[in-house]
Amino acid sequence: MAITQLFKYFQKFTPLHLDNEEQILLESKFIQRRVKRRQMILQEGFVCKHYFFVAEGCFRMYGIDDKGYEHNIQFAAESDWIADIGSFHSNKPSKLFIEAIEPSVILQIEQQDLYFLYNNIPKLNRIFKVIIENKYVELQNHVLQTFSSTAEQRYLSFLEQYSDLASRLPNTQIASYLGITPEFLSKIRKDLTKK
Amino acid sequence: MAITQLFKYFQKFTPLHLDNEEQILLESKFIQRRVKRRQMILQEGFVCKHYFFVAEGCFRMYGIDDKGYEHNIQFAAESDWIADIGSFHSNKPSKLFIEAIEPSVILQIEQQDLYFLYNNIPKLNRIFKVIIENKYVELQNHVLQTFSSTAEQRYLSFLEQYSDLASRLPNTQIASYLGITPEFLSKIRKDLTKK
DNA sequence: TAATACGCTTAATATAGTTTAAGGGTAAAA
DNA sequence: TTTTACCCTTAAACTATATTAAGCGTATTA
Repeated sequence: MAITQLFKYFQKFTPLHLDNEEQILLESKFIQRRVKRRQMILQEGFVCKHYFFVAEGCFRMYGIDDKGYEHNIQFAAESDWIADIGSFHSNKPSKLFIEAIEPSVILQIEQQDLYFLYNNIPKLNRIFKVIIENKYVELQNHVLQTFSSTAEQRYLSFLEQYSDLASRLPNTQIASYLGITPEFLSKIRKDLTKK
Repeated sequence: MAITQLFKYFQKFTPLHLDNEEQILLESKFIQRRVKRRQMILQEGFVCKHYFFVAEGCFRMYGIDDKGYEHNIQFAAESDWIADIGSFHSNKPSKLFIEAIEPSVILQIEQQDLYFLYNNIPKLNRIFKVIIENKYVELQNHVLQTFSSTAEQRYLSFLEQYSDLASRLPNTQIASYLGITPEFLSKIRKDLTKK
């Protein structure tokens, strides 16, 4: 069951263990859902109504530029969270898409329910503070990488830092995350084999 | 006094008002500090020991690439927070610099003291969760901007979104934030006057 | 007040990465 | 099983942006 995976995930946040009563409350607010490959769980123009916990599979979050090109800004695999936090809290339409790259299972929670949990299980505030801090650090590192090195160096760091993801993702998706075209990534890979 | 500014800032987080006792506790943990223009409050290689609340003035956070070029990733002016969150929580050396762009006044708090406050004023967890959510959204928008448009469009959006900052910052700093050279920003500005 | 550093601009040359187009291989769908 | 869609590659032409270098004005600092 996906919900036990979520409990295990929260258990990592020692010393903030959830008691039985709290777990039951949690379970009542999360809904489990199966998502097909390529299925969208968020589309541009819609408000992001849920926080998603990935129990199985893999997702990407991306935006589309004026020319119609997609730009990945985040991946999320097992035991990771994904949502357009800005849209979720402001209730404004999102500019982003979230799409399953693999057949997946998620646990989703609605805004009102999450707020209810924040009020009734105060330690969740701390847990989610840490979750978002980690997301922030990840994003900041990505920004630093983008600025501070060539596409080849960025590709190599990606392989290192996300070796598990790298082997699951098509190169097209990696290129989009690195901010380059698939063609150029292909060239980089060719040049690397020569070295 | 800078501390009253911090209280006012926290008051915005209704319905999470701090009572008198909590304010006294808060005040005892924050240290006020005057910072000169160009002075660093964080340098690469050092652990980020503090969270900084900017009461007056303006800061930039930047990294340096292999070629020695600086890349701004964040500005913080009055009533904003700045810190290398990753280094602060992990106690690992930072890869970043934080420097005053103007003569400034800050309130700083140490890691242990902040953790003490998190434990003794639980609602602070929620307040800082929201603070970091906002930081995350800002950074994500920056990433989206970077990917999704030409340097000229990014410059125009920056002027719109941060009109107050834009008038205070030298163009060199804006260029560094936009991920372009000062020379190229100069060209963009020239081209824009022609239109 | 003089000296220096800083910020802005211009322009010529250089390059990392894009665009377009075409072909081949393999997995999904019919 | 056949067809279609997707993914990866190659290469030539192209473009947005970097690099280098030089000059000018105005804040800082000595």
